[in-house]
Amino acid sequence: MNIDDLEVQQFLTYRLARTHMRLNAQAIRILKRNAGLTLTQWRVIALLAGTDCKNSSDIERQIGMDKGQLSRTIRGLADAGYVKFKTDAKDHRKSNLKLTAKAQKIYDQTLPLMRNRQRSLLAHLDETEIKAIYSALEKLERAAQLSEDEL
Amino acid sequence: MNIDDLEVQQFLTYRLARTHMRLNAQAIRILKRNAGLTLTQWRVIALLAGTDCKNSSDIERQIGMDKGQLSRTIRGLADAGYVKFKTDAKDHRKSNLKLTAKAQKIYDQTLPLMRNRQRSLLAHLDETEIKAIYSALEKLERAAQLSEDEL
DNA sequence: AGAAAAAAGTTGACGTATCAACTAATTTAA
DNA sequence: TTAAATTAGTTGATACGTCAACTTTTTTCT
Repeated sequence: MNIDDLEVQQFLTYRLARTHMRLNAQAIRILKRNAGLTLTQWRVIALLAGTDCKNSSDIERQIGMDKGQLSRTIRGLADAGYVKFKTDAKDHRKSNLKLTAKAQKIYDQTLPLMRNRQRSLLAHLDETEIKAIYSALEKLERAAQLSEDEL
Repeated sequence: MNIDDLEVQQFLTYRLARTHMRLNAQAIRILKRNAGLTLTQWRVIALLAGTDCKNSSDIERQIGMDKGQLSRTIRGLADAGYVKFKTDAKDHRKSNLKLTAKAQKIYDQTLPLMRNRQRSLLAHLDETEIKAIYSALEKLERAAQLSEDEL
């Protein structure tokens, strides 16, 4: 592939941005319709339900989301009755988050939906493509951390 | 790959979102430092300079960007002296956009930078991965247009 | 020709992302 | 043990993305 002849719209980063945008919109549609949740809300719930993330910082580390936005998302979830928080007994800076039954229920309902979506999306790709895209994304993510000079 | 055992953070859409976020941040850093432009501004300039896009709708079609946001981005570019617009003689709804010398200069300076970045990023991937990721992104983009029921 | 539909572009509203400043609690280390 | 650094989380400012309503001009259709 010769980069010098590549049009800007064919830059990998650009194609990736575009695909991401479309996939995101799709996920948002599905969640809105089936759960009345935003994508960020769902992701936070999914992490609390499906991993050992217990508080804001765990989630931040896990998904690299901005902690300001996270704070607001969590407050929103709390206001909507999806999570409760209780200050950690040992470390008073932390507050341990707990999903309510309502959240657990909606998570149990939507997780299969989201898994099916993953399955359907991957069904469009062959084995090589799946392997390649996962490994490519990982490498790109690492390269994205480099500064301009290191690139 | 068995989706049922996959953790949410390993969903392809999720990995893609994360990689996109990081790459985006990197591009923003580079453009801010070297050109004082935002990524959207640069993309619009790049399309006007490097393709036959002449007006807002051409750009919209080319990159699938929201026309509201596009309108504001273009106004911003005009205010900053990067584009001039002149109502189309034949179709008075359209306004033909023209880059100023200032914009052309900054584009000529930054395009090599951006190309180099693409080159460096792709250098982390092997031939198979590059082919696979391009074709995978294309397929995913098409699949993203499907509704939940069609998936 | 004239009504209806479509296209170009603008604007407003609203939610989300990003960055930085800030408070309070906890760790580190002199 | 106490000052300095770090960590958890909140808040505010600002930019960006998304959606919908709206105006003006052009195209389509009968």
